[in-house]
Amino acid sequence: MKKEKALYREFLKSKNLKLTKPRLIILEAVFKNNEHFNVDDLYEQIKRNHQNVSRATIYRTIPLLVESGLISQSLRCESKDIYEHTYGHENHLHFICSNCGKIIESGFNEVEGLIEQLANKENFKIQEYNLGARGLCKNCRE
Amino acid sequence: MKKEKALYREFLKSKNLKLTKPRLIILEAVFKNNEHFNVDDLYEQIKRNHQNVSRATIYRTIPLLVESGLISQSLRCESKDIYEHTYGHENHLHFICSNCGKIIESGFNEVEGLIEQLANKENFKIQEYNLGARGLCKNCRE
DNA sequence: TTGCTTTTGAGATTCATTCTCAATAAATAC
DNA sequence: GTATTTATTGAGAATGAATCTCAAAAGCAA
Repeated sequence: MKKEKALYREFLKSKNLKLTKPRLIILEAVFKNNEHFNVDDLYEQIKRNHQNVSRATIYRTIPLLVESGLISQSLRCESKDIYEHTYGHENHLHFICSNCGKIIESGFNEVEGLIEQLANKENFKIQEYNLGARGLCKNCRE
Repeated sequence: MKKEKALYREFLKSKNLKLTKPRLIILEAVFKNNEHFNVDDLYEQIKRNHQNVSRATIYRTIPLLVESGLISQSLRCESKDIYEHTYGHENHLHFICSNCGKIIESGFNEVEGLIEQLANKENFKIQEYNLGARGLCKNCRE
């Protein structure tokens, strides 16, 4: 959380943006959450903590967090955008259970190299991976 | 297009649904389109062809096409759901240019095996892949 | 045909996200 | 410190894709 904050501050400064109180509250909520969250999760968490930030500000702040590399958009669930921590987390792929909605994370290393090769073939510079598959999890297979 | 239609008819019958005129018009529009399309694309294409189907019906029909395996949801672009042909198309992964929106398709075979292994490790049964990466295409790299 | 079920079109509704704009806060100049 | 300028915020309005409603139309069986 220390490093995240430093990085954020750095990023904002480089963009001539200010590390205001709402932006700080949002940062803290993001990293107090477990890895996957959506805007409502943040909003509720902040309220639960007796703080207050408007939804508008959350919506405005998320792109900053994404651009700074701290989080990234990962999936959609129930027609809401879902984000996840990026900083300090290995890339990974998602297996999403189409029955119960469970998200399973799985390794990535081996896959990454391959995909990079494919990208190179197309002269494409990857900024952000988006790898997953839908299907049935262990429990729902029966 | 022959096979697609047969498959569709088959599927509808198995669900006790009827192959009505609007449903047929939509099927034709879907497969006259090139691979990626959204609801508006279909709607416009149908109108251009001097036919008429309401947006509501398109929205209602797409899930049927997905369930039948003829198409699948692939990406979102400009906050619209995008679909793609599945039937008769190899699985592939998408490189999406975050600058110009271009979609590049790339091979898959080698990746598929790896990912399947990872899924097996989790006892997860894959139904549908969703593999891609955002970044900059050849033209936008400069 | 008649009666019954499914499907459709049109418009209303929902709901996540974005936008607007007046009020506030931060930063800088004086 | 105060005044001035600029960036940011909150509240609610607006947007727009997707879904829902319901009366009318189409399909189907007998």
